[in-house]
Amino acid sequence: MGLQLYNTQQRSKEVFEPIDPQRITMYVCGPTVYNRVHIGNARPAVVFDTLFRLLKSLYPNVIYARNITDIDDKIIAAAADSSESIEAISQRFAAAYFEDMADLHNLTPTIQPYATDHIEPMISMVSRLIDQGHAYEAQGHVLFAVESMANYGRLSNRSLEDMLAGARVEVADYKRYAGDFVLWKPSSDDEPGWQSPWGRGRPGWHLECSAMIETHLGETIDIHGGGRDLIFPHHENEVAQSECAHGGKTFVRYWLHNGYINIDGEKMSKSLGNFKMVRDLLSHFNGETLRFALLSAQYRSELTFSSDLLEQAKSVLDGLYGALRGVSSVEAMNPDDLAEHPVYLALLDDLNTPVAIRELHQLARAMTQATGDQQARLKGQLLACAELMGLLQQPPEAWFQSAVKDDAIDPEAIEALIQARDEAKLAKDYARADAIRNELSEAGVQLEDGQNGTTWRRD
RNA sequence: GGCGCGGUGGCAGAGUGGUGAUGCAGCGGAUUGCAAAUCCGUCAACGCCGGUUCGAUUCCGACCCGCGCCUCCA
Repeated sequence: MGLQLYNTQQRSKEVFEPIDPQRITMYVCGPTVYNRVHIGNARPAVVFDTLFRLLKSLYPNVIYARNITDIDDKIIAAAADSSESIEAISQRFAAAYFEDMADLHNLTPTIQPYATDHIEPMISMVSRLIDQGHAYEAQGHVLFAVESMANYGRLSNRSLEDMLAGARVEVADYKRYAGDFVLWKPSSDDEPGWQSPWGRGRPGWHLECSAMIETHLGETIDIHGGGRDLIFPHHENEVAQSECAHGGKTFVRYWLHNGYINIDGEKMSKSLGNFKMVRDLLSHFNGETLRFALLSAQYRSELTFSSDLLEQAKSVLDGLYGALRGVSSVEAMNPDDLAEHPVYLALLDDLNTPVAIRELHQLARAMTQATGDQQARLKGQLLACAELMGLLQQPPEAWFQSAVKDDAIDPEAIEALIQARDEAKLAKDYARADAIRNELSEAGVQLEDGQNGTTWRRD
């Protein structure tokens, strides 16, 4: 069975057929770097990282681009509110983003282009759009004329009339048509800007992605991903810019959009202020727990985020790592073919991660019950399958013993107390032994007496 | 107003025209100095009302409820 993906454009699942099997192209919208990202920003990163891993297992050459938007009015505003320059702010938060994404066990994308490195192609694209009658200049702005495009609104499934009927934003007087959007806008002297045929200015929001895709991936790409809230206007406008600049040539073959993360039944968003920063969550839960929580629902579903969800994610990973710890002396046998494996089949079906996780449980159980070569084989399968989702890749002891909090008791102290408890147990002084165990428990360390002595793990 | 998504056991979350995933939590047992971990077993769900059908959680229709987009947003 091949890969099937739900295409927002068609509103149905389709078999994935690449333009060129030797060169798969995927673009995912990255962050605007004016502050730390929240867990809602992390969802597409984790989801499309999983797709990247899956694609790499299917094709020899996968190019995954995820951009950094380092020019935007929000960054300008953030700089105005602080003593930092725009460049310093965007560099600092881009670095923070890379750090957060790495902590969530995401692979580094093949390309991470910056908007400000692509001003030339942006200006070129705007010029072409003007030349072809799809854009016009007005009061220092260049606007895209949505009426010049027959299919405008196709991706988001809405007509121009419908859009304007519900419009809640005032229409600028320089627009010929209320739905026209900005390609290029003028910069005042204290705002960042670049020289252009239309004066000193800066790009509109959507232009960068079109220009970076054109530069790095080509006029038509296989997959474009992002959060559902980008369908309109961002992706709709990207389609408009790119297809009109390329003579109507298809821009994206498969549009993929992940669902929202909810808090208390409402969408998590910056405007509602109900967001959880990845960095703050990482001070209570490790990155793999966050990743698992994000993958515990199918990517198109809404995901209700709560401490309960994270506690459950941690419990599940404790269980799976516990199974791996039980076979730590067994050398994993590399599987030669996973093509028909239930985990793989689940992922091929539009990234059905809940089913894939179910199958990880089945694998873990079978592995625990097996012996000899079969156990080694199943261990290899479990590790390889989990790797497709970026899970279970650390040694079990690292999972159980790594400290999330800075003030955690250190391993030497733990070992010393374990030894003291062993001595108490030998002397049959169980009151003393239990007191030590309680002391460690209060320090967030649980003891487990096994056949080969006592092991420990953190809460 | 237009367009769209969803309501599954205490919780998370798949899926299916018939034998009703999976996990977490709970309960019972094995094990343990006692625990923990592990193993075995177990309980429990498809918003409401109609229709189609031998049979509906699944298909169709109405209704109720929740959520989202309609130019800040992952």
